[in-house]
Amino acid sequence: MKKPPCCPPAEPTPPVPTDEAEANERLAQLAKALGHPARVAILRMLVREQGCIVGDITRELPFAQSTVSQHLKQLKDAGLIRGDVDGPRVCYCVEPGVVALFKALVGTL
Amino acid sequence: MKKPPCCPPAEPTPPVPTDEAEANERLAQLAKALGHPARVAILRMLVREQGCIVGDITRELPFAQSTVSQHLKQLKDAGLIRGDVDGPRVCYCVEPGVVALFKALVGTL
DNA sequence: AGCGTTTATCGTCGATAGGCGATGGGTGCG
DNA sequence: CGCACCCATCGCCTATCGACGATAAACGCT
Repeated sequence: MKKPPCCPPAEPTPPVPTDEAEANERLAQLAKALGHPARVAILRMLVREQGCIVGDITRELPFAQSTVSQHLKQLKDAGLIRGDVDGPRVCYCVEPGVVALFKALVGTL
Repeated sequence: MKKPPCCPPAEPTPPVPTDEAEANERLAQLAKALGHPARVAILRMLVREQGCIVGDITRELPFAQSTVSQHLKQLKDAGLIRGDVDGPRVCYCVEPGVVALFKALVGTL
């Protein structure tokens, strides 16, 4: 049985910045991270299943492994996902709080 | 009194695409358009006031007029805003339906 | 120790983004 | 008609993106 010990400790939702310029900055950063169809697809996949091995994601997408890895890096840099090492593999999963923050920021438009 | 005849004929909200790949594509396109703080600021400004002259926007932002014009073009290409000519000026305003579509798409994450 | 598997990183390449100043086309006014 | 104003576009430059193959690092297993 290969249940990766990945997602459990969910972080709390970060607060929406009070300063408008700061909010714009954060919103732009998150929006940019989702500014590519492959990254949207990856995020959706991580939400649907919870926690995915890179290999599984690569098999779902029409891109090379290295390309997928770079998209994952961008999502991780934006804080939208997290990657936990599970032996030789890495289990990626959504950071629900940050997704919620994104939705909240979009809601302020 | 300088009331530009800009925003009145609001377009209806486009439907959320049923095909997931198509939805991802559209969401990525809209997210990319908002993937820069200046563009977020512009959109917010157009929502706050309704309808803005390019000159006013340029005065608000720390960028050259040509740079602002390019950001406006990207927002327009994504469908988020519209630009109506008002004599020598151009009045930009929000396309509320598309903003609503964006919110709806983000809501599906 | 060595091997296969898995993933991240590197190097490269063309394309795109993002900034600016300068130019040019409309428009209204004198 | 000419002038001033407003804006879009062009050309240029640098930096980043997006894709790939190749390589390297970490791990489990035998």
